[in-house]
Amino acid sequence: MEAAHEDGGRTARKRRAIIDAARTLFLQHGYAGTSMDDIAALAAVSKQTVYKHFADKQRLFTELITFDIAQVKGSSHPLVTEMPYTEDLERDLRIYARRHLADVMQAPLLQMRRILIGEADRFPELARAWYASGPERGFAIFAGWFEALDRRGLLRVADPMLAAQHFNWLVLSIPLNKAMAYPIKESLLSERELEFYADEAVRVFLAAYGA
Amino acid sequence: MEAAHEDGGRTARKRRAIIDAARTLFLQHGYAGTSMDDIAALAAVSKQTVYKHFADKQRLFTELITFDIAQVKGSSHPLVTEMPYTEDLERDLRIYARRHLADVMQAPLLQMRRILIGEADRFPELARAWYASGPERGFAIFAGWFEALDRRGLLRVADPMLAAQHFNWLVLSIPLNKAMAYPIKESLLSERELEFYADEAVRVFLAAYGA
Amino acid sequence: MEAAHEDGGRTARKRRAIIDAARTLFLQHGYAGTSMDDIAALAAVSKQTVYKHFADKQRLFTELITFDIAQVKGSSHPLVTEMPYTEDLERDLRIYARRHLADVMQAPLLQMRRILIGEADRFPELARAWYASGPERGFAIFAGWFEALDRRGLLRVADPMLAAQHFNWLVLSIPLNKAMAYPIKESLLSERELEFYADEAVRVFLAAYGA
Amino acid sequence: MEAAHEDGGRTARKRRAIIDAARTLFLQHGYAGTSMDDIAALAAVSKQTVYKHFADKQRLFTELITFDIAQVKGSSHPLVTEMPYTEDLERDLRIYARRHLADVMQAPLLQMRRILIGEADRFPELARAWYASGPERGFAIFAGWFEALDRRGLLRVADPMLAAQHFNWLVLSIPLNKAMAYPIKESLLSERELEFYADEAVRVFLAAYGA
DNA sequence: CATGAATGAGAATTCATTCAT
DNA sequence: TATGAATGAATTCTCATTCAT
Repeated sequence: MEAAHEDGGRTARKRRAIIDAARTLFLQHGYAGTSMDDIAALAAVSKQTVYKHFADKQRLFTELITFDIAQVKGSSHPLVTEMPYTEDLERDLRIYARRHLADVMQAPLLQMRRILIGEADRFPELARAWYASGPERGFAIFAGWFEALDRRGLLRVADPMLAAQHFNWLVLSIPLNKAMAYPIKESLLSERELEFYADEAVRVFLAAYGA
Repeated sequence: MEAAHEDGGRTARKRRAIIDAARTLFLQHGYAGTSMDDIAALAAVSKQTVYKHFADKQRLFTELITFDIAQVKGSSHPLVTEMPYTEDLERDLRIYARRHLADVMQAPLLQMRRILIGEADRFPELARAWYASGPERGFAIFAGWFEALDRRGLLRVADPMLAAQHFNWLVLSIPLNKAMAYPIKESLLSERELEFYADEAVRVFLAAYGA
Repeated sequence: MEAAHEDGGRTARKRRAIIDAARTLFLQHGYAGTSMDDIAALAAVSKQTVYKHFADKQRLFTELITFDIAQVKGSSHPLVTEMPYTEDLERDLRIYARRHLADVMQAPLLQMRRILIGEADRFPELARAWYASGPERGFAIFAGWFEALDRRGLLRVADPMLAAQHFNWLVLSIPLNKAMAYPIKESLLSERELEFYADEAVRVFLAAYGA
Repeated sequence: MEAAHEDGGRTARKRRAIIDAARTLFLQHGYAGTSMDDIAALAAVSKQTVYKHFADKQRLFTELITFDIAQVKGSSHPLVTEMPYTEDLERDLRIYARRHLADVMQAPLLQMRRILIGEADRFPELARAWYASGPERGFAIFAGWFEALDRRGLLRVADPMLAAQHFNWLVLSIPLNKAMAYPIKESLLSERELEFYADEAVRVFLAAYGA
């Protein structure tokens, strides 16, 4: 009934500060490498306040990741916006491939991917949820496209989900897998590299699935 | 002067026991989740002995991973053994693709991949070394093949390293990326799945790079 | 000047709510096992309000117990109501013995006894006050009876306080001491057990003190 | 195979020191009021050592109490030694009653009784075990006597267990129950009081159960 | 040399109590 | 006046590492 319960209330603001601090530290130092003290300090709140909002460290981590996943889901995924009603399929696929690669290769997402892979044994639900909300969601979108394009005779796609995954990983795998093993800073792509990997992926994809 | 310096000496045997215990625990519970006490206990040696062989925990981890990497390097990589002097390229590539996928999708390797990705920020050299000894080594081997096959007119490969990576990730990406986000047990492939992913990868690859 | 000073005022009502919550929790989880947060939450008031009414935790505990003791004292003790003007002494003593045993063996009283015994070192005044208001008060009442009955020739009681205590503990000891060591639920008496212990106590008592 | 494994070894000595320190502090300040730090300090060992011997605080408490109970059980209970082959039953019962009362009214046992009653909700097994090893064991011994004495015609005891409990509590209840509510120091009995309560108990008992 | 013990610190979590809004 | 936040310390437990026997 009070401002405190609205989105911008004091309470909500503190909660937000905690989440932001937690994200920063977890992504930077990992789950085990981050202490609740550090989080409270960075959020500029007392430890008590952290514990009033999040029952324990695991829950804080879980809620943080879940929150971020929900953000992504809530936002209209860039890829969803338009389906390629295309006259030049190759050009259009290149555009989407580049955009997709750029989306995925952002530093925070790379760090999140790392931490979730690293903690997948301890937080299996989280890793699963992330995979469902990220990669698998992309597959489904791609599969929808390719099915439509197949109906329009622009592609020959017998198994849309398979084609979707081939497309996805052709675009992402080379830089993404390297990024998993190298410091983030060395992994960010130049415009040139980005275009290169995207375009080559499209080339291979169309060779296999082009009409 | 002593048996201790030989391969099977008491000292070497203990060192081996420690490494084995450490591997088991690190892979299972992660770096932070494994204590030196646990390792000593599982190796059935005193903590003192652990510290005599490995100056500290980081070094133990590093040496363990380095050792395992060296093992892999030392062993003739399965893929290296023969170069496909082939009359039926597709059949041969399928064979290699299946073998490669089976090699990579072993539980211990998946766990190692996870832990190295998770700790890449804390152990950048290790992650790098692993990537060089694993994936990049595979790329180089594939690239060598494809270059040769191109010279023999069996493939058309302008950029062998690119083709090698495309091939590699076409084969591995779908199950491997899923395995990173799911419990290991749910990630092991049946014979059928393995063949499916390998064969489909070869199909796409040949569509793009076949002569 | 305000309703707050009356018995049913808002303030008094809150005070009552706090006391009730505190009793529930202290009896259930002990003194150390109960937090001021829990009490405030169960009473549905803010912690500030708790601290306005009770300076600190010790005082809250003390006042609660004191309050409950006063309640008991204020109420006409069941035993006081009538003095056995008796024609059948054994029958009358049985009645009182049964009533007494039933009074004492109520779950909340057993829990209170436990907690006061457990905290007797930390709250000696409380334990003393409870003992004075409960057991010792009973002794005095019994002693009064027995003295009168002795004067009437119905009993032979040289030391009324001693006889009173013998009577009291003959009635209570067996089930009460067991209840102190067993979960409350297993300690509640059936009608049959209650009558048995009461009647046997009366039998022994009369054998020793009967005229 | 080493002295360390014998009773007087270093390890055993430390374990003993920890138990002794724990007993002292638990009995004095209660379970919640005693910290593991305090115990380690009083035992003059490191906290580590405490935790290596006892997995956690609960277990330390449990093992301590269990150990003490076992001590009592192991020792030939004073009462067991001789069965009263008596020519003067009253005199003999007085002797045993006095001895029993003196046994029970020792300061450490009173404190232990208190703490076990106070923690009975949190450690039900312990309270039960203590009750079985202490009071109930006494009942059984007394019951055995009385049964034999009944057979010899020296008592008339229809229900030996009931008589045993009547005897037990007639002897103990008055000072023991008071001791539960008062500081230990005020509860220790003078020789005179001890004899008084014991003798009066025997008097009542014999009035009810004498042949 | 190898075992138990010690060190010294740090982490998670909880609590009683007080401040500020 | 009442609520959330803050304080500041305590507690349980763990760990990596080193000493002493």
